[in-house]
Amino acid sequence: MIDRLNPEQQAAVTLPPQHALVLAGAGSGKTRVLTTRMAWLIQTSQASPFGLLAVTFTNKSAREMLTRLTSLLPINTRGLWVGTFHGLCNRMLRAHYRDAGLIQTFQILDSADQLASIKRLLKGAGIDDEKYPPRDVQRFINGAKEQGERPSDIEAWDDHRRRLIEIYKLYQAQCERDGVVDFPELLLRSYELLQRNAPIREHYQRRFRHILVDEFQDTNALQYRWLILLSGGGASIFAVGDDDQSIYAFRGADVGNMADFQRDYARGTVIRLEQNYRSYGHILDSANALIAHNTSRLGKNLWTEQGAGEPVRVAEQPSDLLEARWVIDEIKALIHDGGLRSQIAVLYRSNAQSRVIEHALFSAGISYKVYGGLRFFERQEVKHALAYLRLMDNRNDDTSWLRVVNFPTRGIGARTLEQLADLAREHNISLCQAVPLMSGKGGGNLLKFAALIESMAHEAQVVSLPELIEHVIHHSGLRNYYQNEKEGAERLENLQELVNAATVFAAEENFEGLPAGRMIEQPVPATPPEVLGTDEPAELDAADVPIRALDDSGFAGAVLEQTMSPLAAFLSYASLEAGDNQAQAGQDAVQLMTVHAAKGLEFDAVFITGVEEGLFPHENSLLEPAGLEEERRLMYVAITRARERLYITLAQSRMLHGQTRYAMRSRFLDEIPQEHLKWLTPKAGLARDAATWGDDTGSGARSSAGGGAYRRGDAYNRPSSGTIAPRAPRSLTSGVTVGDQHFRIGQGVHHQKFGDGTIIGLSGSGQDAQAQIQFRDVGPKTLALGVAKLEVIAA
DNA sequence: CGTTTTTATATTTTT
DNA sequence: TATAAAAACG
Repeated sequence: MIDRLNPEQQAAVTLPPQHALVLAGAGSGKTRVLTTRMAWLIQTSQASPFGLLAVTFTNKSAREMLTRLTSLLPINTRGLWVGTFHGLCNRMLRAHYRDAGLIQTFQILDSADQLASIKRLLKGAGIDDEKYPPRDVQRFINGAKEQGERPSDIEAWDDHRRRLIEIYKLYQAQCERDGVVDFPELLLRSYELLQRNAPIREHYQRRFRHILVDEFQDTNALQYRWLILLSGGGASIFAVGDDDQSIYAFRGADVGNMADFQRDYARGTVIRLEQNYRSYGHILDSANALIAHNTSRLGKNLWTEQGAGEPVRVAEQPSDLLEARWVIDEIKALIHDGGLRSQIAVLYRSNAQSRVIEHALFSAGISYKVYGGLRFFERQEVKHALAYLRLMDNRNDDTSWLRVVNFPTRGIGARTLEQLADLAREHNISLCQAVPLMSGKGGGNLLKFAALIESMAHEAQVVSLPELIEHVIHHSGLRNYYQNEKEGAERLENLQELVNAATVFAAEENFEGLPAGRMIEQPVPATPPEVLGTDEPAELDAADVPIRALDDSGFAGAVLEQTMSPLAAFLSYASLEAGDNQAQAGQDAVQLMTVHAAKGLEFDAVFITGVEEGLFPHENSLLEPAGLEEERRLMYVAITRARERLYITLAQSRMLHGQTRYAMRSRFLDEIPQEHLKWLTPKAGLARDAATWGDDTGSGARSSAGGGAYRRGDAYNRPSSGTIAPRAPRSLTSGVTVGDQHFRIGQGVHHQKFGDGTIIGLSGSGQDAQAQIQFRDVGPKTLALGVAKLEVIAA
């Protein structure tokens, strides 16, 4: 099992039981190490499968972990504590719902539901949503929860903040009354449960001897504390991560957790996995050189045994349109040379960039798949159906109730609902409970709706889950509604798909592979039979609690699947796993996605597009120094996705928000040593006069291309693919003239208030012209040249 | 109540 | 530009 690993990987896998930090570089086999360690711990009898807890961020990586684990050891993964932070916390809260102060049928609000809930709250409390935009309130609440903070923990420096805290309090009360829990609440509740309830805490602390964490650099403050608390009984934490790939600070991830963990827990036990099995030398060295510009790294340098490979190909085009066409021409050539479409990825910093590329691909008739966008359980028709289902279990879920009370329309209007909301607030009850108190004209329809829900709930008691969904879709009127809609066909299909999903789900849930407590299907060779997870695992030490005891220990429902109704389980599943992003047809399609979405993936050929100042790094990130470093890590992630061939492209002008913007090439390109780059177009700004096409590095010879899909011939030494315009547009080289002043990129300027700065971008023309200016003291600003009084100075 | 018009807003995103 | 949400209208 471990003999195919390199020495560092082996060392990590076979580490004695103690806290350890594994710094795993891109493509260094991190998932492999993680899963092999789990298998090794089990096989060498150091742990029972029940003694392991493995946590990830996405369902996808949790699934992959299980898949790989079962390929190493033939065990039944059912009941294993391997999953996402949210999934595991949900499991824990379901098992101990009473101790956690929740109702048994509590439901999960996704981000959209949460926002709706906040909007409703603000409206009801008469809070000005101009001054307290729902989105900001949501960010505030989730930010606080991710820091582990309740309203009473937050300092109120000013009135605005005091008010936010007040809203947080009200929101929490509303959730409580509705019987719902939002995403960060799952974690915080679970944390507080463990913290406050000693028997439960000690139980889990005894149970989990080994805690394994994937993508550790993405953990937030609360997740970190949850892990530390859970390990308090002497368990060891095996944390795998890469600080250079930390790209989620904007949603609360704190890379600092890695350094803290190293200092406070892992001490000397830090293992670096630096051998990269993915990319050729030029690609890897480019990434290394780039990321070296970041300060405060834990330090790491990737290397490879594969050859240097080909240099990174760089192309600068006059416009985003031509950039897209150029990329498509290269893709055509790659495909012509035998490349697989699905092994080609086009990456971009922001989603808005995809349309031009999509258009070009479409025109060229190349099949492609765009990642990101609406997922199955987020579609409105599916959410409608789910809302009805949620009401079966919990009539007080106002968010769900409001979503469907008048959908399809049944004559319940805004003013009726307002009256009802007033009543509900007055008595501090849910909307559903307020219905009987309503008198007047709207009341009749409300009663009919209430009766409909009751009759569905009755049905829920006697039929299977798929049958219930079928029933709900029919009797709610959803089916009829979409049948009469002209664009409703696809939505009907999705509703049918929901029934199918439930059928599959119910089948999987009901598959009782083996009796609880007996997890291993076949004996594993060379392992004593008694550790194979028989009813009372023999290897558990006296302090541990055999899994069997769980059921008798007073903790309700230790085995989730057996205590949750199929409906509740399905609803949890729908909330926690929003499903795949729509899978466009075409088995072999070019992959389009943001750099963020590409993390963890790899491709033979990668195009990084829009590598321009202001876009990548994004201008919004330049406000703070930490922002630039995160952008650089993002670029690092992008580069290290490529196995054999990497392209970096940029456009001098780009349509953005309806107007053309001009930009310089990204600083990141200048941070990569030129020896790794091969400019396929002239490098504007340097070689403007002596523009040389193609190889100014004179390096056809360096393209050793030691094997792979693009061996045959080298179509790329052709200087152009036909669409390259040799001159930059006038406005770029000549700049913009406003009044008697002339501005160009790179020009130094002085502003009375902001001080000295340099123009880093220009857009528009004449009196509408705007300039992005990087000021020395106050950072970047966008100024209207017709308005701002700027002095032109030497740069 | 459902439709049309206006207006705001535009990194990155999983759970 | 283009999209979604809010406001105004019939």
